[in-house]
Amino acid sequence: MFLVSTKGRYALRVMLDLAQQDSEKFVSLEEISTRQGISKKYLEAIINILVKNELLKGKRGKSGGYKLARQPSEYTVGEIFELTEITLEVIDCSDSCERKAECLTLPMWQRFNKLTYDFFNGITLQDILDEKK
Amino acid sequence: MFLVSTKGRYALRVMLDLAQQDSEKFVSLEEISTRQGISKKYLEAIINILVKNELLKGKRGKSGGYKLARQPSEYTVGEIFELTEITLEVIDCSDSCERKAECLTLPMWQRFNKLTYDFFNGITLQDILDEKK
DNA sequence: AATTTTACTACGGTGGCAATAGGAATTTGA
DNA sequence: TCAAATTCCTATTGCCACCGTAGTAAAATT
Repeated sequence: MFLVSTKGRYALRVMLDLAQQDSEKFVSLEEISTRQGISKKYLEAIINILVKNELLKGKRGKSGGYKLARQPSEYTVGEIFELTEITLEVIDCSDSCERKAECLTLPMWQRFNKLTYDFFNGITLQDILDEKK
Repeated sequence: MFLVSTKGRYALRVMLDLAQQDSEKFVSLEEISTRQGISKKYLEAIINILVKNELLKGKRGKSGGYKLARQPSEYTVGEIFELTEITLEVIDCSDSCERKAECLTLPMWQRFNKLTYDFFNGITLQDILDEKK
């Protein structure tokens, strides 16, 4: 199955969207939703996660909206996915697996988990913006 | 979410289990199920996939069972997962995505998909057996 | 011919994802 | 000051794949 769900991909797109706007202004859900072509209500739920975890700042009331809490170079993609996905581990072998000792595949999973972790945590929003330019 | 489901992991374990047995003899479902601690019926469904795709040979009747169709060095882990998972693509961007042209994240997904593909297709059953030894 | 064993079909529970709905709280700005 | 705009919060729904189970048919052995 997919390692990263729609939720995670939408979250990343929101972050990138805001990274491309005026970093001082609050941008409304309505505007992001329209620009990204994502349902308003679903997007709201996703953005709430980002606000609660202080990746975004939210402001209510007229001329309210959302904006980044930091600079684009200070967010990693991995950090965003960690919030929106149950886990980014390909497999979670760390817990109560009784076969851990004799497990032939554990080293492989560990190597791949590290590969994944390093990959996504090694990319910042700024990197993505620069890449396409 | 998990990239590789229980189904895929069980499939890999079955293949490794058989790779450690006498390569000439047919091993019964009962035996594999007991040794691996996996429910007989569920394992059966998984093994059927492997047989249909000719990774395993099945033989019915008394002293029947399953055995590998090739040498352990001739199977890649990726090949096994391809059968048991809907997809190993972290994200499937290739189809009808209308935003493909302006998608900022597409290059990242493509790079990661390749990383995943190369990783799992670069490991054979024999490699795993050798690793632990 | 009886027994063992795989092959096949069908069913049901569970859980997270994806999306929607409605209303409460807050802030602005006229 | 108050109406409009906007986020915040809580619930609910439909769906689908995963995970696992059950029963029967087919085949091979001894």
